[in-house]
Amino acid sequence: MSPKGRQRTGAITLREIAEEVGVSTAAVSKVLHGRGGNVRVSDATAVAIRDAAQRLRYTPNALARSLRMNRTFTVGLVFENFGEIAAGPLYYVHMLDGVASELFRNHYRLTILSEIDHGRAVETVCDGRLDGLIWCKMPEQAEVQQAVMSGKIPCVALNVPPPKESLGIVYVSCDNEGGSRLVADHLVGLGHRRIAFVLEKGEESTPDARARLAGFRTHLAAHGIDLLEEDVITFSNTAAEFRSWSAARTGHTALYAWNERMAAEILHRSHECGVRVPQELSVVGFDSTQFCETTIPRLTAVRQPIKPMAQEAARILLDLIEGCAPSTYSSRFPCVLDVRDSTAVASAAGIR
Amino acid sequence: MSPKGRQRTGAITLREIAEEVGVSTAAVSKVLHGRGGNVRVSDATAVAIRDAAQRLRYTPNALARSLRMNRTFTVGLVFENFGEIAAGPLYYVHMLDGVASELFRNHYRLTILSEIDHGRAVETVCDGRLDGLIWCKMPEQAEVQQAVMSGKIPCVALNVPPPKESLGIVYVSCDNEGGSRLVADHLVGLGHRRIAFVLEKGEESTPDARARLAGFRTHLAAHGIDLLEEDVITFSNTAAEFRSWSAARTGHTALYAWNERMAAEILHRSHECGVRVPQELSVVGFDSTQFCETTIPRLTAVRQPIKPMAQEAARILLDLIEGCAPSTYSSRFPCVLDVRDSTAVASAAGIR
DNA sequence: GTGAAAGCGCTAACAC
DNA sequence: GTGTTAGCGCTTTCAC
Repeated sequence: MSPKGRQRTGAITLREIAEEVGVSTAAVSKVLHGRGGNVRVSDATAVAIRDAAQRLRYTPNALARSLRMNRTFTVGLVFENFGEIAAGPLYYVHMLDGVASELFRNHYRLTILSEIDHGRAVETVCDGRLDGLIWCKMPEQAEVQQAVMSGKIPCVALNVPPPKESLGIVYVSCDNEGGSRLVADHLVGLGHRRIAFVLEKGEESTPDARARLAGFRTHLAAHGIDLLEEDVITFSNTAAEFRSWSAARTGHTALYAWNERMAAEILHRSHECGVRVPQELSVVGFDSTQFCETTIPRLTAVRQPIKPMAQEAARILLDLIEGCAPSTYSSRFPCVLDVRDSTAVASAAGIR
Repeated sequence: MSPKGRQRTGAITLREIAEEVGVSTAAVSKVLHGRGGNVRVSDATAVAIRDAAQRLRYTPNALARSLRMNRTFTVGLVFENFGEIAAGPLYYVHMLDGVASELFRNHYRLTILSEIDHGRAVETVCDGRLDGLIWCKMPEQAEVQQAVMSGKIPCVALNVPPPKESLGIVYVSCDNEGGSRLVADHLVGLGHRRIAFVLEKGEESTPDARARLAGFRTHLAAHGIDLLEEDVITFSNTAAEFRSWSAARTGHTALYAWNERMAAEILHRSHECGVRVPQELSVVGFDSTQFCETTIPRLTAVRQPIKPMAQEAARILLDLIEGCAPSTYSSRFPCVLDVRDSTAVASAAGIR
């Protein structure tokens, strides 16, 4: 037969139960799965059916059912850096937790998709296996977003700026700009005037990085401080450049890193270089997770409520799948600042 | 029609392409998916078919194909604490990375299953949607394991001790005992004689915890040291009990925590209580991940190669799915000790 | 109350 | 070379 096919050999089907009991498959389906609108079955035969099913160890085939019903009770989650999550910020892990917990509570399954070839987005996503889709950091290109929507399955985008005109996708994101405002207020309030924003090589132009930087610039300006070209620096993911940067004594008294992991690396490098945090240098990160509690000093960071965001995304998606119109097509979560031990009153001259 | 069904409405099927071009569905299937053994198609019609498919925006239905072929190219991953991974050790994240990377490389999808009702293991797992299964910390009960195997899909168990008699499941695990030997040798080599092993409330009797403790006991004995009852302590997951424990001045000079997270909490508490690590107290953990680099002091810990283990598990599973017999039914990975800054020569009298 | 039959969209024999 | 046909295992309509 099928050369490699798994051969659910010997797997008992509805039909076999039906034959065993001497009824129709419709009756069996009705009894065992409650399906089949006006099929009626007497208690006696119902018992016989259930009995036979148990005896023969009947296992329903979900594929057949899904094909028939156009429903899989499975949701897809797309995000690009799968396979490398442990190396990145805990952000993705919290997201996963949020999505998974909400889905499982509702008896859905979660399937993870690796990077999607933008050219074949529809085929990949709308092939019948998924009831809906959550796409973290979905590409902003309209073609991709349109393609996905053309596949007719509901989609929620996580942490992508919503486009000008709605395509039917629901957007859930955090207020990056607002987060940066909190940082600006906090640092300026501590007397800092020369502050650098740290980008990460290869991630400089992600929507998140851009929004955080833009918000920071805007809100510093509100305090009468201009973010100069030399105030925006780009480190590789190990922050190896910190040593030479700090040796240059640029007069900065604080550093705002675009994400948690980068901030941690900077803490690490500071320690290595003998730069005392927060006495000589204040450090702030974006994404405040449990991880920030474990750094020394504990990291002051903007907290985006990623798990609740992910849960909300999943909840909206499930509503969409069940046919409810969403209450909103774009929900934005406010951030808060978790002030810990890596920030303090500005030193006189910055790093000495 | 179907009340809630997603209505892949308007979705183009093979048949419609066939009608459009005026050929059989078999021909279309052959051209578009390369299936259908001895079906032959002229170049001209092939072109016409491809053209029509593109024009009509044909999207194959994977469900139908899977039902027919008994093949989904999807692997299931089961582990219990999904939804709470961020709060636990990075272990699970590395595992996920390993499994995912290997699967994606081979164009498989990954679906995550939440806790499985042991009574319905077969239905959940062998319903046709999965080509194979990786089960992390699979329950040791023979009933569960047998049930799964009765479903006829290949299964690899991660970090469970293999049972006496094989059931066809492949077991991939790390050498917990060997890891504990490394710790014993290291600490004794540094002059420690009074060492406590720290369990975690609620996790005391997991196979991992038991194996690590047993191995530690054995290998300390090899050094002529007995692990006494008072040397095995159980903390809650925040290690809140550390304060009173250390105040009791039991004379211990080193602590070996059953996992990474617990060790980190102990570091944290030590700092709070003014106990200097490693000068007054050496601390070792199990599971050495990037996380251990970020604690202060950096944590000495046993590294189990979880990502490679997970990759190996996935690789074996894929082989099994493709029909290859596994080279082994039980592979065990050796651990290594990453010596960092949380261990040092034993102080004279332990915590003062 | 119950069964027969027609699909869901696809693949694989086999006939021509 | 190409078409016909018989399913995969399930649900649902409709006739009895």
